[in-house]
Amino acid sequence: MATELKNFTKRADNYSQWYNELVAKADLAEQSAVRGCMVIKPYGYAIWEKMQRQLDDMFKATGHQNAYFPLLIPKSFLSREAEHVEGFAKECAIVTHHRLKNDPEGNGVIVDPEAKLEEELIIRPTSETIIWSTFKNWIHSYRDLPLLINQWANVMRWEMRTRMFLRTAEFLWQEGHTAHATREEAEAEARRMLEVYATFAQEFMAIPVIKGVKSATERFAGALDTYTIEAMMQDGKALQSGTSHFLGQNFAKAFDVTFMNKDNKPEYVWASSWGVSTRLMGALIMTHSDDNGLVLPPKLAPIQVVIVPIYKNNDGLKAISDKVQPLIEELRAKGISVKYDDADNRRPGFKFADYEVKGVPVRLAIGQRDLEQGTVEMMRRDTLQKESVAFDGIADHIVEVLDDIQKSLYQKALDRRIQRTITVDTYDEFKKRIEEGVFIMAHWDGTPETEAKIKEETKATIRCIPFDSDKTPGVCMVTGKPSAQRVLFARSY
RNA sequence: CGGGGUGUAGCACAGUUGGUUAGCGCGCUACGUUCGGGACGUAGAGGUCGGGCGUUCGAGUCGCCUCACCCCGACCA
Repeated sequence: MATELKNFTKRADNYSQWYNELVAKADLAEQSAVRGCMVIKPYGYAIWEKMQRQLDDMFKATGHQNAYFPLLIPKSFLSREAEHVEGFAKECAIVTHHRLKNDPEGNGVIVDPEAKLEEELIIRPTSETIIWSTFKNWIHSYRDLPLLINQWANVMRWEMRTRMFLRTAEFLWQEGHTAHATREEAEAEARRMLEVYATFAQEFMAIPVIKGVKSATERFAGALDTYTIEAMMQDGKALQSGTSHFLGQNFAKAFDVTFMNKDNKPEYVWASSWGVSTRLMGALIMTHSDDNGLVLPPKLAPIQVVIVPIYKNNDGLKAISDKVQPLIEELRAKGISVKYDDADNRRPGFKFADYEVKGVPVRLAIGQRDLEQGTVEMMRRDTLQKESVAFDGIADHIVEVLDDIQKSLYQKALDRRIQRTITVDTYDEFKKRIEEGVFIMAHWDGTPETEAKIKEETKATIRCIPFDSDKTPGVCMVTGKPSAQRVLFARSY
């Protein structure tokens, strides 16, 4: 197993093979019997749960509340907002009937034609419409605003081509939907939540991201502005890792959601929505993993420290267990999740390799030799470096090492991105360099036509117009027309 | 929907110009020896060769049809 995995190198041409192999070996997920859908296995789900919990805390800290809305959306709701339906119509699963019956010809069951729904129901591809039809009932006065709601849910988009975590037909996510009295407040909300996502990505996932605004063509269907965080994967492709949208009054108008302002005049409310999904799991895998398997940032690792005893018989095991028990308690008291793997049915070498594939940040191995010398062998997953350290006082050392792994994973990813982000001034050079798997900062005239031409000819798209970057004006590399600032181009997932 | 590829045990595969009872490795089960980097020995279980039709004395192998999956495109907040 180890050798099979080690044979994969992350060259761009077999990157997806490497990725699929890793998802399987690390026991994260597998393909389900249902087209384009994925089974998230317990270990993969444990990581998602940690992400969920952290994000949820951050949403609560910014004043949001959780709620839940229906899975099924009446077809008429979706058609209320013209651009929105346009954007999602091509990838919807539709419920048309409500009953099955025995096949008169004996082939199991068939759809009962008598049970056709008067109005078809759409399995939600996103919940703006069902939520805004509800917000109409919840919002009457400026005193009801702002309304800050989040939902943890599954959604379904009938994608033509799927990839584990990155694009599956059904996926888990959270979607925030907010209503505000003013345009400024709604825009600020969208920006604020983008900051929350960026903080989460950088501090917890150890993934550096570029914050910015999408070009008109890449905008969410029905939004006035879409903000994004873009991350670079190890093959140099970009992954859109979270988005927030300023929706203006589009949905308020479509669903007739108004409030009485302080002057007793009705006004349409202003909206934002924002979401991150299990796609973040894909980002996590593709950012840090190496040829030995997954590498998890300590803050999201379900198991942060694994202790593997090395022994010959029951007495030997007992001596080790007695020795490490206080350490386990001490670490747990510090809030560190520890697994003591004394399972008798796997040998130490197997366990070492297995926890490596699963990305456990720190491994301790302790055997007879260590008991005699008062030491323990410690290995950190990110560098694979082993050291023999004194057993006494090791808990504090572990805390430091976990912290150091968290930081250095981020630094490594950041260094890679900086090193592979280039500035280009001519279209010829752009075409050449984009093949290397890089982020390119270049001038663009701001038109969808030029953007489309570049996409057509190079497969690169504008990932975003970054907030925090050089704002020096220039001329478009394709047309020579004026450009306000450089924008970020890359090929993407 | 186009272009390419693959379907043989849980997984990954071999199977010669068609030939008898379909094989290897990993995994699995039992017992024993082991245990500081994915242990070893012995014994064992596990197959309508994706499905259908055809050619033939005889089909995993040849032909036609069909289904499923993978990769590359088209598509994708």
